[in-house]
Amino acid sequence: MTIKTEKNKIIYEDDCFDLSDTLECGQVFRYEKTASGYDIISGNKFCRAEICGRTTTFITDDTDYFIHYFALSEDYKTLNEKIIESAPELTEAVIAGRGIRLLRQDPLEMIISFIISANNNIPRIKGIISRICRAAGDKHDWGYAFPTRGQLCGLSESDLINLGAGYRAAYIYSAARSVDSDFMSQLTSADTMSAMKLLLSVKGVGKKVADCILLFGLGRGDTFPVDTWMEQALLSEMLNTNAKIRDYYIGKLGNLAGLAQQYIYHYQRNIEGKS
DNA sequence: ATCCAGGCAGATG
DNA sequence: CATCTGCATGGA
Repeated sequence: MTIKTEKNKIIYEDDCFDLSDTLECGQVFRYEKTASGYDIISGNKFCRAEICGRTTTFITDDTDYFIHYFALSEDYKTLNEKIIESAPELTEAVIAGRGIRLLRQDPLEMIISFIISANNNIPRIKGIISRICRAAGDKHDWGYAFPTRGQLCGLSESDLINLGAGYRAAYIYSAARSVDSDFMSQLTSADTMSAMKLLLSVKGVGKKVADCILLFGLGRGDTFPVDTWMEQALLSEMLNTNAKIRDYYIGKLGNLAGLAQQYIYHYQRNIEGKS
């Protein structure tokens, strides 16, 4: 692993880092492919990434933010070895997805984004989020920031319907009003179990969406979102419900379960059944 | 046209 | 507690 930080630039290379796999595995919705890499927005931060061979160059005003966001200082090689040690049956999936990083995203952005994700497809999820940002977020020269809670509360339910949110408009409207600063501070300080219960009190947030928020927005590795892809990959005679799948892998992998889940998801979507 | 997409809420056995 | 149904929208 090599990392060089300049004023507005991070030059990075690691065997266990692949920006494309990291962005395209369903954990993040605010990115666009460019000719030479990707443009990424997180909260009110922007980053342009250029990929050249194994080296990725990030150009941004806030290098510290994106070093943390992409977990560039973390030793994923060791994490991956630990997963394989605890769950050898996942070896192939880990190797195939070893470039994926769990992004450290903003909790509010994750709550709203994954409410929208329910019974939806990724291109449309991206579109709805993008239009919400355009309608309510701060304008910058690179585009629109994700709205603050206050800005979200400025959108009426019919505004949200007009932005294409469909029946989720009511959930977003309600959720924006639920997640006040008191809620958010409880959420970030609670243990994973209690945080899950808090999230389930938000309209439009069920177990799967809550797991995604915990994993992608609150850095909780001891979660295991089970969606339709995971069902395809893991349902069996013994693990015949989503809850059993979830408990089995969290029990086996602890706070590495969430990362393993990303590898399985990636493998199921991109590798299994192809080539 | 019909089905599906990183499920959820509400109602019913 | 487990299972069933309706759901906005747009692309395949």
